[in-house]
Amino acid sequence: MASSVCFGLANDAVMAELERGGKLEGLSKKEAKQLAGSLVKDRVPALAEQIVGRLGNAGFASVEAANGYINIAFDSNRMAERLIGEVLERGPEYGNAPGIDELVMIEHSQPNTHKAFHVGHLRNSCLGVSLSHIMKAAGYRVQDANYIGDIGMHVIKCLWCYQNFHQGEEPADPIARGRWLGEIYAEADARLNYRKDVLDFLLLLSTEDQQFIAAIDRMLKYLWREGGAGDDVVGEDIAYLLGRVANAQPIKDELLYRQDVIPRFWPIVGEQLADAIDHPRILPPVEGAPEPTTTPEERVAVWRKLETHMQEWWVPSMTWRDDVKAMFQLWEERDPDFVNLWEETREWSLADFRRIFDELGASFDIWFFESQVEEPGKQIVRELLEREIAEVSDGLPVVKIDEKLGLKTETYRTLPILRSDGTTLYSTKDLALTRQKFEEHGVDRAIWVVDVRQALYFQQIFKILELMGFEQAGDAYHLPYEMVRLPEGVISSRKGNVPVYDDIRDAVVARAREIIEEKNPEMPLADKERVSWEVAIGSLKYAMLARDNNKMITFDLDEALSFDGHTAPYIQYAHARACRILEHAGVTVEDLAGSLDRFDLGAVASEELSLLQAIAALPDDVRQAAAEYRPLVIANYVFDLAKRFNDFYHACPVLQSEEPVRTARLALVAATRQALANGLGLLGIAAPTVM
RNA sequence: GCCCUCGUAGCUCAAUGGAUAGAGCGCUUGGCUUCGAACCAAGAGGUUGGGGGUUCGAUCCCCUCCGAGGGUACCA
Repeated sequence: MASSVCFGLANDAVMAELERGGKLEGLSKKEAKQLAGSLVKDRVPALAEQIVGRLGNAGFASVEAANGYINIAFDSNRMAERLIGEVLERGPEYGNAPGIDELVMIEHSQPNTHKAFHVGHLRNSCLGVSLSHIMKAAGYRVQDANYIGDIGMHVIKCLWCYQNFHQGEEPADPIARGRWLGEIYAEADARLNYRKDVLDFLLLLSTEDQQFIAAIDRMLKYLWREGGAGDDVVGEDIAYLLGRVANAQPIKDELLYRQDVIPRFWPIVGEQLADAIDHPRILPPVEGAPEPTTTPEERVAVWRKLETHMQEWWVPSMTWRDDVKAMFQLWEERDPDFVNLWEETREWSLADFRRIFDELGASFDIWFFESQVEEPGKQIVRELLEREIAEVSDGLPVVKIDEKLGLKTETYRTLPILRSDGTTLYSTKDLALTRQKFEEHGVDRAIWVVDVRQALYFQQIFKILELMGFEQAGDAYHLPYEMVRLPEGVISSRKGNVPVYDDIRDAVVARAREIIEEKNPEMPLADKERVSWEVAIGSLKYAMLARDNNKMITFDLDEALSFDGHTAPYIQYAHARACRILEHAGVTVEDLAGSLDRFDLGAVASEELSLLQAIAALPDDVRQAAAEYRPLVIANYVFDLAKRFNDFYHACPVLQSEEPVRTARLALVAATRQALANGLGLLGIAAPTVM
């Protein structure tokens, strides 16, 4: 234990002396401080010495001054005896705080049905699961809530794509259907964005590819000769394209007379792009033109990707967005056939999610579904309109929050609470759900584990409820966390680079299995299966938790596959080693607890002291982690503890040492094992006894 | 424009007002006949983005500038 009070005392003493001596007269405040500052530095060590001299040992094992600090040491053996006694007695409860009569609901994991569960969802679930354990350890009563996005535009898009292009193609294996549905959604997204992608690409070419601009005139003349000569309508379209590209302006597809102009233009664009690579020409730089953001090779790659669907998609895609909107109306009318389809496919995704949550150790007391809060949400909108908190602006109900609060600077802005066609938004549903949490579930505090991009949104929701006079809005907290990225950039279904959870898990489990095969080939088969799973999932979880909430995580599969260093397996390994030592000794925890009245480590080694201090820190760290909603505190704790344990067993032989040290060290090992298991448990990570 | 977050060793990250700013990865060197080497030891590596302020004391709090990312009315 160290104390830094000397600095403050020295400062007071120096200032008092200076004043008494009249040395401060005529000096500005700043000069006085500087003078005092220079004297304080020299004074502190002497003062510390003085205090130590006066204090003597004062009942402590030792009291000494160092660098102006007073270091107080307890009798290590007595402290160790008490600490280890507490750990062994409380067992899995060690570290927990006394109960508090407060019910906290933690909403996390919110995946959307009809979409893939990916590495971004993984961070959310890991955070939610761990926070739930930590809050329980800190004494709160906790309810875990899930909130499934089972309706909304994404569902409609997916079902539209399924019904029009893939009906009857679903895999026979029921457990593969959720994932397959996710792929259908991705295709729906690609189809619905296809026109925009094509036109954006042409705009990109016309802004940064000098050769393309130079060739555009020639290309369009060729197009004219090939198919359009004598057709005035095509001629107009060609003139339009020429004008837009030459001036680097966006092309508007609705202004084209003939929808097949783009598909006919497309192969010529491809030839031109290929030609630009084969015969690069240096064109004079254009004044003020921005540096190209893409290489010719990248441009060809994009062209090829779009080319695969050009003939099939371009013309029909004209009406797709309207088709999707029409389908949304089927939902609004609760069209029986549509509802049947929705229920069936929804269940495919839910089956997938239940399996994944089971793998992740996420259990929920309550499952909320977006589809269930649409009606209560609409009711709240009506109420808000009646009470004139909301108003209709640009054809849809919104709440102008700043205006209602009388704020002059823009802070909460305006939130739409219903679409102009009467269909619900995320906000419609969250208003209802928030009220339900407090009123129907009687919680005292509600926490939302949702990514940071929705920070403003949640402030808006909570403020609107406050405007309604809903007092408990003050007990609603959004816990924001940063995104998961990939080494090559953001995760984006548009780019098709979404790492799906199942794939990552398979890779990591396989790697864990490989290492066990290598290190521990004689392990029984069932153990190999279980342990490789525990290590793999633990490793993934630790990577998600050992980073502060407000820091981006760059997910690198190669790193995830490495189990060395600052990882869960390092900590799990320390735990397994501790278990093995106890197993060799053939003693039970009860034996060791009973031996504590004769506890004697002899001369306590620095590694032992350091380990004891780490074990003792758990209750404080639990408090801090809960107060700050930061599992990172516990992730740091277990790593630090494992590290100190490694130091300990390399420096201090346990089984070979003489009594009474042997038994005392065994008790220390048992306490370490317990603290490691408890810490890992708070993170939702398994503590295998063998690896 | 306005608001939020981040900037620490080559890379990925800790440390939130106190002692000489710590780990991991990577690099160099050493340690398995020993309670399990998924480990340990040693070495190299820092003007904590720049500047100012508050404080006895600042990576941490405040101001400002630079750089990166995100949000900002009918996506969720």
